[in-house]
Amino acid sequence: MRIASWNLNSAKARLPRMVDWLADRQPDVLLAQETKATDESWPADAFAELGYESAHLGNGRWNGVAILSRVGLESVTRGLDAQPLFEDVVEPRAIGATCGGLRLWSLYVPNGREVGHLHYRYKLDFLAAVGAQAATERARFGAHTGFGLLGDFNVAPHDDDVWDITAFDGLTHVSAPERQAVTALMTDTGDEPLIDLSPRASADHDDLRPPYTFWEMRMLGFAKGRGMRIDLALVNPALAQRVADVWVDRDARKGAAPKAPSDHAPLVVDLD
DNA sequence: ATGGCCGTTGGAAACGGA
Repeated sequence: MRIASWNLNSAKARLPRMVDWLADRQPDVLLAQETKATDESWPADAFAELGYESAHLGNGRWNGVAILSRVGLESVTRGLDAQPLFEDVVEPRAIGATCGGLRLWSLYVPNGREVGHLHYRYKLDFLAAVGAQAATERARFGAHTGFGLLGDFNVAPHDDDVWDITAFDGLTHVSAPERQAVTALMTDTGDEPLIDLSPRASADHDDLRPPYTFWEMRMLGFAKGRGMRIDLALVNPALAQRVADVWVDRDARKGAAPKAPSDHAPLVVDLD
């Protein structure tokens, strides 16, 4: 069984590449973020032709999350129980479902913009709400059910998860409160901590650090290797013990129009 | 050596992204 998480940076713009990618890589479940689609414009028919059911939560211009599955799509949950508002709106940043016996979430954690910004507070509150949801669901589904929080967390858990930690001094994504919020939702939501499935090194990745999942569009970030590991798969032991491989599909970050890449590459988790 | 982006809305230019 193959599960993947991919920040699409627009389902509409990415559709040609997505169709190719689904056919090539054959994931059983795809957790998608930043669809920038409405539920009406979400191209469910194109995915159905490829054998995928899908559930989408979005309202257009920004955000938007979805789950595609060809191993069942049940008990779809749209939004977190205690999701914080931003500017009086519950943004479409979280969708959960049960697929192939696994309880999975597709999450698009707020960016935070700047340390101390209102959006930064919102980011920390959102991560706390993810933790509350995880605690509830881990208790509900039990330790024997595979459980995973996947998506664009907009947090690099360790210094080695960014291309140069000195370039991030004082910036979001690496600050202690953000990292602590991620640690908390891993350790405080069940009897055993969730496990961060760090991807293995890949052949065309030129150092020993974990591969990145995001590279800036600006400044030729991908070509210069200026990336960050901010797309995460945090899973319970029941799911972790089934993991055969975890890798980043860097090929999906390459290329140009008319099948232009997202600024994120898919994080792929293969299970026995 | 330096600077170099993209998608969306709306129909120009501003915003968000990280």
